Amino acid sequence: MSSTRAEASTGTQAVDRAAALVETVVHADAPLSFADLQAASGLAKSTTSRMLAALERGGLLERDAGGSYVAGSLFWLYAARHDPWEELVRLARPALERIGEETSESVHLSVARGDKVVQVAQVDSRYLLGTRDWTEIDVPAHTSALGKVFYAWQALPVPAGPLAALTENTITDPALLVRDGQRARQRGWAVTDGELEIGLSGVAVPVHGARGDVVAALGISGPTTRLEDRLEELGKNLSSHATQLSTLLRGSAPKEGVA
Amino acid sequence: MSSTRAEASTGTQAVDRAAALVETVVHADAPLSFADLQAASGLAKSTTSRMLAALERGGLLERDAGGSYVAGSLFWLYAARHDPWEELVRLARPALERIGEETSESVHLSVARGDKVVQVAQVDSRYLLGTRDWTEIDVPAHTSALGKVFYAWQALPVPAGPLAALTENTITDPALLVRDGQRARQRGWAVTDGELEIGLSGVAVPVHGARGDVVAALGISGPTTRLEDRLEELGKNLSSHATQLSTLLRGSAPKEGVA
DNA sequence: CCGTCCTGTTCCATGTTGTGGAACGCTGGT
DNA sequence: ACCAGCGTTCCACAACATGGAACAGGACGG
Repeated sequence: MSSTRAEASTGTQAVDRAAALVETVVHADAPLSFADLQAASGLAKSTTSRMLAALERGGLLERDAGGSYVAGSLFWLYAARHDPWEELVRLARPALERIGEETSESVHLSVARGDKVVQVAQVDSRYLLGTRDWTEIDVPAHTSALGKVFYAWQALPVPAGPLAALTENTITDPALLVRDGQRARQRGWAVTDGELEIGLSGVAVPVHGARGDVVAALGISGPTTRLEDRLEELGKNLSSHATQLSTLLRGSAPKEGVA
Repeated sequence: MSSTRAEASTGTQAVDRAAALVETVVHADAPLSFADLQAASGLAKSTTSRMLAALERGGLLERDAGGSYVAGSLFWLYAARHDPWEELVRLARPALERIGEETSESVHLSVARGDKVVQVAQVDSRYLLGTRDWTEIDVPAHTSALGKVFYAWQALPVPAGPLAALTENTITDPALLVRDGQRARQRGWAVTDGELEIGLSGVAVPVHGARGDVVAALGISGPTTRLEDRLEELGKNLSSHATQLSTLLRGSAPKEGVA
């Protein structure tokens, strides 16, 4: 009856249903009541009850103080052992590569760590002349499009004092940086033009996490001569990929496995 | 046959077995082959195969390039959404509170983040005179017992250049810091005495993660006058709690739920 | 204070669904 | 080409999960 996914193979509905329950709980990162889960699964109360009990026993689910279900100890054990960016990168990698193919330029993924901006993944340009790998290299946030994203979307506070000038184009006045951020938000993407290195341009957009907060920035960089006339195209391209990534972070569950 | 846990209730063996498979995979954070899992579970090949397929479908498991099983998308989704320290703190909180009750002093939990040491949780002293909340406050690592733990157990490299002197007691020579660390390792705990602030002492021990690496430091701080004669007692107390915490991190799976 | 409603758990007969042995593909080794 | 793992699919059997109904706790509300 009902509908669910109709994916079932044979001889596995118990496990399939159980997995669906766990998936429901993990997706909704808020605690879910028994009733919620019962409704969401469409199973009989008795079945739901037995399954939840089994899942709890197995450490996949857990009950909070109010008796609602949340992800169990296996999940936090996993989380405690693994770097969260590792997961982000994993989720994002395919997107980065597609963008790389579409634009032929270097693609970057950055996160805010404390009050700094750190690159966590990069796909290299196809051109000989391109941005080199700067994963884990410290670049002042106000000089790269990636960094500006965090300022523009207020994931990082704009520094108070005057900022270091790396080139004649670098924005050193915090007030101007704020204005720059406002424009970026309106446009949907942040840009940089020779503010880090003369001749180096970049475009970047925010990646929103499950709760709408900015968790990362996705960007492209390359020689100004190749980018300056394509900023809009690139920005839109990045935006669409970022949206998909956000959806992934929100929902996960790759529709199809590998080929 | 076999043995497993004999925990089963009724009408849930499929889910129980499936959960056991997931648990096995998550605990061994290395990829496990089909054969490993089949052996570990003691199930028939066919059953194992069907279950693994179902779990994979449900996003609880996933196959790496070599076809071995690793934790699935639900796990990394969870990890990507949750701060790993959140989990660490969650696991550690009860221990911190117990130590606080036993010693009446301020208790701290720190982790190494990049090359810095950050406090992630604290329980306040019961005395009026005590260490105030320094969660997220930057304290030079070489001046606190917490920080010294990371140097001593080589979770962080000892800086090369001379170190900032905050008081007349501060160790500024890296070589001396290394020697200090060696003593700490032999003893089992690191101490600081007026090296951060005159009159402020601290004791701290490492918390080992699943693979034996130092993931955090657990420490006590307070006025030297109250601590100096109890260093050994405090160090031993901390050690025993840290060991328990390590076990938690290694195994997880709280034997009993709540009361 | 007792009834009522809503929670979730336990019981039980039913037959659907999971089970494991064996047969079957696949891949890689020699 | 043949053989030796390795994993999936097939199949008849019955064990196990299933869901309706009865049951046990609370939480309200009159």
